[in-house]
Amino acid sequence: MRVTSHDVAAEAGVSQATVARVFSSPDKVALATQKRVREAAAKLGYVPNAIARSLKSQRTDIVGAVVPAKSEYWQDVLTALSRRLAEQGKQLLLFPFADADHVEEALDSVEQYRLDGLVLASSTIRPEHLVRMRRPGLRVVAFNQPAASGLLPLVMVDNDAGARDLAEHVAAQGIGTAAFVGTVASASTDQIRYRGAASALADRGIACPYVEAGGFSYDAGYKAAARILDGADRPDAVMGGSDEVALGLIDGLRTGGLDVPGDVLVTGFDGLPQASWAGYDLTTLVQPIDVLVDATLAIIFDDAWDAAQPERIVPGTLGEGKTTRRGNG
Amino acid sequence: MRVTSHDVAAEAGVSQATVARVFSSPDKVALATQKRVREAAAKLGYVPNAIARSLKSQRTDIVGAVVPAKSEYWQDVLTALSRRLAEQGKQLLLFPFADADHVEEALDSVEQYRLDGLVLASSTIRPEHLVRMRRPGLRVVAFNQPAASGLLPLVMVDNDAGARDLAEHVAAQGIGTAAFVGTVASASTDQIRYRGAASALADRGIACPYVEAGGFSYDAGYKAAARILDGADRPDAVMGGSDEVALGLIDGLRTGGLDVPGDVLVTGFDGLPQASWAGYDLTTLVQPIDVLVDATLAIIFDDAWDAAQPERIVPGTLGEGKTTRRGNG
DNA sequence: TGACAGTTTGAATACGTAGTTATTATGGTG
DNA sequence: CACCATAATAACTACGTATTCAAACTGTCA
Repeated sequence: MRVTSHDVAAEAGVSQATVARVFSSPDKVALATQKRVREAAAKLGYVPNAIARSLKSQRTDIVGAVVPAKSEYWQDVLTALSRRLAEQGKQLLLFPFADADHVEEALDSVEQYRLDGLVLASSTIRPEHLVRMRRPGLRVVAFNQPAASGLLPLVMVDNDAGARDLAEHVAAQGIGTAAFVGTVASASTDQIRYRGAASALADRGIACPYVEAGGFSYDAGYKAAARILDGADRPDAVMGGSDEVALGLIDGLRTGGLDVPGDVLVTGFDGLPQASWAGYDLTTLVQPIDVLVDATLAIIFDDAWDAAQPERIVPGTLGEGKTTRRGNG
Repeated sequence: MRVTSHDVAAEAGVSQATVARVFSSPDKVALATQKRVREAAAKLGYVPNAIARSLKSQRTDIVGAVVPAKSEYWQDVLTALSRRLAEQGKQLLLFPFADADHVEEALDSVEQYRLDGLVLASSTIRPEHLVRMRRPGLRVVAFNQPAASGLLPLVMVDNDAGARDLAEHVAAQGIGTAAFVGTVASASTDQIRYRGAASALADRGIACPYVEAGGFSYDAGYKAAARILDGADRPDAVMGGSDEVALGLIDGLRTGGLDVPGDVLVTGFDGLPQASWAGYDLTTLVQPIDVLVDATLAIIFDDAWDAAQPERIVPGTLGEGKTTRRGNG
């Protein structure tokens, strides 16, 4: 019982082609005809069929995103992405995956839809999967995924510089020892962030062992705090591999009887909304998500796509909260 | 340069129809033929075109969701929804809207795509917009949106019972006065939750004025806390209209020098992950999101859809945290 | 061998739109 | 009034698939 352009054409006494033109290139239709067609369309409740249009035009106006199902950070990114797409009359199709082992399934369904573009997120997607997505006709961009460098067009925050900034800021507070609590050691972002932080601290003679939280979540951070507390020599500062982990760390350390920042300084990475909640006010590296998203879409919708593999590395900003403010507890 | 079923057919020396059958109803193709076709497909890198399939089959395998762009609660719902859909080989298409005024735009684009189903979220969508979505061929379900009752199939948590449970729990701690800090007064969930809470408290002789936070966010709650602090008589308990608002309230009250729960008890509503973070450990009504999502999809994919307008009201669970535990501050 | 049921395959078509080409209407000019 | 340029519309086709219908092939049994 669907209404098609043919029905509207019959109702308005014109051809189907004219109806199509009214909705796609109205400037080519006489004003009087246009009015008649629009009235007929309104009367019948006609709405153009995007599926059919896509088949004909070879454009879906849909961008896909392959992202981890559970992650505060990625939800923020998706929000920004979908909003920006909506402004351009495009939509976002989600391909969430539960864990790294299920990425392949997500990618399988991606190929079926003829997307205008695809945003590949998560640092846990393996290189062989990345390469597989290099298919003619599909515009893929890796988002915040250092491992994709050289394999795919890439947009990411400057993880190395950000980690160094944080480390230097912490060092400037006058600490003697530090620790870096990463998310998952195999994640490429994790490695870069740790190396950046450790190297900057080493320059100042501060050792910074690596501790793996084993996940990207608050819980992982919370549990990692216990290990820090149990350790022989408690660090003066703990750098979290992500905000979510850092927030868990803070609560874990506080539960263990420590004062943050009185006893231990804590930093995060990402700039989540929750990080600036008054209960935490976490010092973190704020990612300019809107800038990253814009850069991503700019690459996808660039007329001169081709084999070029641009890499856009965007600087983050140090967001100084009270978790690194010594003294005023 | 796309590979079609015709190309595969030529390569394998069969007809296009046979190729199509191999990928949609393999049991109707001889095993030997199937093998030949699959090898040809693999060689050419053929992937069926979902757009063309949709046009023919009148099914997109895509479910849409119209949701507010910024909201912790809805992000949780979307996560659950997309995960469940993915399990069924279906996808989620996002139609986020920035604020209530932009709902109409989102709905416009919804109609273009011939979705298998549509989840209408947010209690701020106005009735006239809801009714507009009742179109033949589109299966719409309102999610946690009391105002849709009688207009659309509806799935929601039992807001009234939940609010009463929370109120009774708080009253049982022995309070003299209370206040309800709602999100946006015009939101239908807000109204029901307030009435439920106020009525349960009234039964015990406890007055409960309504305070509007003016938003659904942490910030709105944080700012509302200031108004509570400025008020003449400070309530013994504050009930937040949502977890996000409640978390803001807690931090706002604490910033104002009060102890939660020592001086003021606080409750939320929703059961966000953040609510159980150790830093807050908020007493709240936990919505069984998986149950709600399952119920929603069950309605959408029910073979006997039709004019029936089922309403599924699912009970929530009282999640008792330390924000209502007096004494052990 | 020939008829028959069952299985497997191919040709043709429809899904709803957009663009291409052909045709008709319009308007201005000599 | 004939003529041409231009605007407006119509007829037709392609996009890539799934399905219907008919044809061809298989093996069985009288």
